[in-house]
Amino acid sequence: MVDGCCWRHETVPVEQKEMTQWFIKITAYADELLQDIEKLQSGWPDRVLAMQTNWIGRSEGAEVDFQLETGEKVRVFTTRVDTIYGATCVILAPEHDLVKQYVTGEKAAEVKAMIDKRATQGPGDVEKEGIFTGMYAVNPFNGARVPVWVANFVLTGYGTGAIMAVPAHDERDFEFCTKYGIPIVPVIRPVDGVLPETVTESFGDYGVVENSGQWSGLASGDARKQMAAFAQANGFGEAAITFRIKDWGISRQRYWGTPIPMIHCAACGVVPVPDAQLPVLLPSNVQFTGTGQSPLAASEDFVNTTCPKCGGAAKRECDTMDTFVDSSWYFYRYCDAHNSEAPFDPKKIAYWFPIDQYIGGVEHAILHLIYSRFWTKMMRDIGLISNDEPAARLFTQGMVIKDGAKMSKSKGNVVSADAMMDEFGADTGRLFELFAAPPERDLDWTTSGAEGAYRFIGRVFRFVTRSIDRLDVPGEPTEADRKVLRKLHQTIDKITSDFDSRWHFNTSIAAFMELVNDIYANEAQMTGPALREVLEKVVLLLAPFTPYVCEEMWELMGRTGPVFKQAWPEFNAELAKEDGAEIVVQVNGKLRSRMTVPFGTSKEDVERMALADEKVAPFVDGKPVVKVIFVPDKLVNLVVKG
RNA sequence: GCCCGGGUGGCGAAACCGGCAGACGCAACGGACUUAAAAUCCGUUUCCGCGAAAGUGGAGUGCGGGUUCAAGUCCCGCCCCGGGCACCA
Repeated sequence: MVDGCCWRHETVPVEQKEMTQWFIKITAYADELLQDIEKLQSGWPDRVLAMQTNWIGRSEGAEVDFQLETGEKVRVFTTRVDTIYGATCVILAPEHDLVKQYVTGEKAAEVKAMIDKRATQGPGDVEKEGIFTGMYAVNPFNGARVPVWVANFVLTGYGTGAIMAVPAHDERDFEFCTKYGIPIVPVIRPVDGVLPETVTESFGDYGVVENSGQWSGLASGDARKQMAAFAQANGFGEAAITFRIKDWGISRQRYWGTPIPMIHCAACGVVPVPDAQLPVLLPSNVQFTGTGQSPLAASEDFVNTTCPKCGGAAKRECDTMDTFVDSSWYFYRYCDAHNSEAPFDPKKIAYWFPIDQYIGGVEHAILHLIYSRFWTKMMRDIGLISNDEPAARLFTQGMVIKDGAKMSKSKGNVVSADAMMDEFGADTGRLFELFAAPPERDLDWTTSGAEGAYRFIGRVFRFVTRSIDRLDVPGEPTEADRKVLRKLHQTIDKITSDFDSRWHFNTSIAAFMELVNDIYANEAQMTGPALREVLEKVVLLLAPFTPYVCEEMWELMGRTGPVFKQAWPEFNAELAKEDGAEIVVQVNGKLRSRMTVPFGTSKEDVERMALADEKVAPFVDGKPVVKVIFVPDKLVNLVVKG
């Protein structure tokens, strides 16, 4: 919605209509969805779990009944029942049943206007507005008679759709009551403060309860528990938990979607389509009218059917399902895609699930990834599967950004894959995207960066092609051979561990570039056998990033493909080992020198060598060494006084 | 407002467990090759001093404090940017 209008049709205003729709009761799983977030802690990104926690939005509080003069009760939900002696009015959501029942005439029109207005307003820019219903309600704790209002900021879908307003201790209630001249009564004082004479702003923190009968003097937290228990004991309320997550409305007035398999019979009511008649298929003879009804409604053959219960004339449900329904379990079907008897064979699911590694954009953090978690639990409860969660690990990749914004057609900052391939080839695109940033982060697309990747591929290719003739020339190993082989094995180790753990391919590629730079520097002194060994491994290491050119190089070197079926290069720790350990010498934590020593050199020896170092001496300069920090094969820090 | 990320050279970034800040690349500049240009190869490039140079001293990871022999990394308090939710009682 944009400015109260459809985001795709900017002159078509959005209307609020009441419709009968199908819902899936995801709220029944709210607690488990929240609890099991703990099981995902090690494998899912924190931010996704944080978003889901917020989305589910569990609030602990109490429900309390206020007595109306009409005889009905208004049930309110509050997280702060300890403030109830400060409640100065009751506020109903405009859609509340009691409003429909008791607010009539001109005021009913005002309420209707309020509902319509809010439907067209975006979040955040709603001015608080209220209408006094003329009714009064009695606070069951202190017997106070307070006015009943309707206000636009009270939501029908949350809690009980009605609140008690405590302006002294809630910012929103304060704003509302100040605007309409409703009294403000403070009942909570700060732990180290007093109740204010006049309230100039709400105090929303926990504190000590005052002017609240038998609960006066209690801490807020204790009062909450005791007062909820008291309400329950006296039959006018109870402790209650409310969730922000709502039931999942799945009805869509669209043709494209899975038909909702229900039949409406005048005699029997709503009757599910029997299993034997599933699946219900979409008709092919439909007209798209744009009238707001499902196109299926106009398809007589589809709509008219017989009731499975009584056999009388009946009509099919014409709404189709939200596509999120299908995406909630498509990955289960992957395990048994040709099964025509059932969604899948549970034995196959038991073998494959849960998914070891799921990958997707962070934009799915809430909807798809909550729905699919819910769907898994639901299928488990009806005995189809036995896993509690769909995916053990989740990886959320970043977006490609260009000129400071997500690539999109409307912004005109799209780099088409075709144009990129024509200019540089697919290998370049892959290499650049992997090199520009770690994959979980957004990456900036720059032409010069892509050119750099292209140049680098050329650099490798040129070296391989011009070396072909030397590969099978025998020779005695040289120092250059040894140095490059060492770098090769260090690189194998680095890239292998990036694949195994963090997927930070940008650092893999950087390490690979260092290796190539070393190969260039040592080219003339290298012998045939070492060149063959190194270049074959180079091609295998690069193949996951730039498969096409690597296939080409692999065959140019006289090997048979495909390159991606070759074994990954083996790491040899012995070959990778440096000749000696480079020790960093610090004086008072500042770098002063470096020395290369044999591995495992003792603290005493290193200390002696450090003190003898000509670059270190001036900074020690006869001052007493009070402490020596030694990290074997790595660092020595001389702490001197003065 | 609440909840997550993030802030490091001219730019993208690296530094994974507290131990050499700036790997690798881009851009820029210089050199080689060339009749010339492109391409390629080699080199320089955080800032401020001193030095003809090789060097060498200091400062430096958003800001202010703290812990530590040692802080981009840990702790406390701020600022800014991005994302999510948003009158959720």
